[in-house]
Amino acid sequence: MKKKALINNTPICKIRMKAISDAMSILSGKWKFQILGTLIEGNQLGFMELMREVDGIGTKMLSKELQDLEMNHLVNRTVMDTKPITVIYSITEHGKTLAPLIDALANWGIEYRQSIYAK
Amino acid sequence: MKKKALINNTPICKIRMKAISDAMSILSGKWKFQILGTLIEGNQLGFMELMREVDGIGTKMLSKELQDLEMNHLVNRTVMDTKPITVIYSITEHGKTLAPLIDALANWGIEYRQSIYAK
DNA sequence: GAAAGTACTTTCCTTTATGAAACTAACCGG
DNA sequence: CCGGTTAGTTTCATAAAGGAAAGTACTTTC
Repeated sequence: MKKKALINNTPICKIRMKAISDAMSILSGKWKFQILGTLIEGNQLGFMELMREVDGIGTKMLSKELQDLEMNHLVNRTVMDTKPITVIYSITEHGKTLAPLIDALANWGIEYRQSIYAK
Repeated sequence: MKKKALINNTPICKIRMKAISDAMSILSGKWKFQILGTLIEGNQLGFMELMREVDGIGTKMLSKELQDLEMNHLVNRTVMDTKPITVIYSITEHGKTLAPLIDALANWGIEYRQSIYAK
């Protein structure tokens, strides 16, 4: 016996929630936004350059995160035929669609920090 | 003996990177954006209502995440003096500043999903 | 007085994430 | 041949995140 056909179980917007969780499954982790943000700013960066830009990351994490991002077509990996073999990482066109999001995140972070010191 | 005063160790924007990491330290985890997104849509929600809206979350996680968000002044917690004690959660004014960010994230997630099925 | 609802907390356990350090491998300069 | 550079991988270990289930506490309803 059902109590009510419709309870106040309003799915405010399941599609939206699902989209958020989809996005975060790709962008989660401690370093993804920082790596993407760096690649959006400096378009062509080598592995060691990224290491220097992304403060505190280790080789294992950087390598793994770049693989994840490449798999999701957010980052391009190009092996250059140079003397001491170099690899160039860059954002894809698709990755660039994250630019406004990352800007918003960075700006929010800056404002948040200021609001703490302002008190 | 220094090789060069300045190597091509360009700190593209350390402040920006730090801001991203600040923001993520508050917003990281599997559920924060979903909870905030839900509270932005449905302004006044009880604990059990949130449970129904945020698909898959358990009591422990919801409770813990709400505490975190409250601590960071993104969510208000109000105990109502009702018969079977109810608690109402809502976003703070400060939490509302995340609305554009969460919208951007949700939209990106929707477009990402579409781009996969479009192929 | 038993069942059900609200709102959690606590315990125990598993899975993921992250990290430090060492190691491979190829090449160049001296 | 030694040391330095690039670009990683592998191993070992720990820390953080997440989840299932049960317990607490109070109240209303049947």
